Amino acid sequence: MHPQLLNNISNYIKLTPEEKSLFETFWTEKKLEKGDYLLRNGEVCRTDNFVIYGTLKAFYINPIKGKEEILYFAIDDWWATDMESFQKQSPSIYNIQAIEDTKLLQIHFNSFQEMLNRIPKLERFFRIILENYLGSLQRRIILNNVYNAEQRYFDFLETYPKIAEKVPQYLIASYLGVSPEFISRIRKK
Amino acid sequence: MHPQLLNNISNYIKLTPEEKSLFETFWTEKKLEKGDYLLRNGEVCRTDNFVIYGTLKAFYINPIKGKEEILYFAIDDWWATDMESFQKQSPSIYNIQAIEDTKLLQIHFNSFQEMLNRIPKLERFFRIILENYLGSLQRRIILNNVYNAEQRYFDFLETYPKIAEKVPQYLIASYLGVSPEFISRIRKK
DNA sequence: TAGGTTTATTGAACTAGATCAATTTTTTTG
DNA sequence: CAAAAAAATTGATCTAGTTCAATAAACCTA
Repeated sequence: MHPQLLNNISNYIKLTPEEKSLFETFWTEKKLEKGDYLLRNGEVCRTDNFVIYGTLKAFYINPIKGKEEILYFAIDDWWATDMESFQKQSPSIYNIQAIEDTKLLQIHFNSFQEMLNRIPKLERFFRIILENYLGSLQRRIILNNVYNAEQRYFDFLETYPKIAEKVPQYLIASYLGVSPEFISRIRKK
Repeated sequence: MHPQLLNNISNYIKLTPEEKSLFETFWTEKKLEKGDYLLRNGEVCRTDNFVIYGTLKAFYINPIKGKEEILYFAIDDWWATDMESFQKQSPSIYNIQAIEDTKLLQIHFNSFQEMLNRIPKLERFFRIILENYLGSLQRRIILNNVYNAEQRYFDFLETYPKIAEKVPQYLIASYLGVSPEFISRIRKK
């Protein structure tokens, strides 16, 4: 298995060599081509997905205007999973799609449960992941209320420089809840 | 100990009578009067707080305008904790304050860790709590982008009728990222 | 129950950002 | 490398929601 996920985990918890080998048995690699869907609105998110390389977008289809609204991007070392749908095994309200060729590590829901039973230390890791994500969502809600479009755009560039590099401007606009034209005008300055 | 938290937990996991008594030893009750702060921006959130009754607001002070921006409300059976600050024992970026007389169940960070070690089943409960909160934050980000102020206001009334009843309109406006005057105009119709 | 404080309403003027439509630039692909 | 497709820019017009200031209700509290 690609070592990237274990490297990532080792930032938070220490696993024994035995635990590491056991851990690896639960995961499989998967490649997505640009445009491939990992999850569609209405489906249950059956796997937890860790990005080795590539970029994905999670988006919600606005039922009123038919436009897509970006919920988040996932790049190397991030997760591309509807955690709510995965944990409850209930239908997802959004879509996840590769916006460039992407490689993932995947684990199915049942394997995930078994893995946690066999390696209870991992509970801690996954709680930390959830908490980090939660913190970033809270921060985002605050920024959305406090800052105007320009400030949010520059904050995005600072906070996620790698994403800004990879992802087209009009998707960043959608993530920020701003029209692409307005982002263009901000940049003109 | 007030049975409300154990009742709440029993919706998600089953504890033995022994586990329940052990559980109770970790928690203490605390009363807050209207206006009391539970947490101030810059402090570490040292306790996890479950609301037995009352209402609190979590808010961020907008450094530009000096205004407060509501992040969330907590009422009976909810948690009033900066989970990020609590789990990392790092300074919080926001404030939590009682907006009416409130009673809490509290557990300190170290006790929380010990409790999880002694009753590992609880890991599951707290993960579910995190996931639920996460789902509601995601939903909120989507709604903010997709719906206009009027739709968001009516969605709030539907989703959180009990909060809408208890909390003044201008705080709901802030939660929704809208001016209080505009909420008033929406209601006029 | 009056007086103070907090909350809500209303009107008028203003603006951040949206929308629409056309054009240009960049990227992709056969 | 040419043509097509995708992404970005620009200008003109429009509007959802803000701001400010004044007034009116509602609600504490002594």
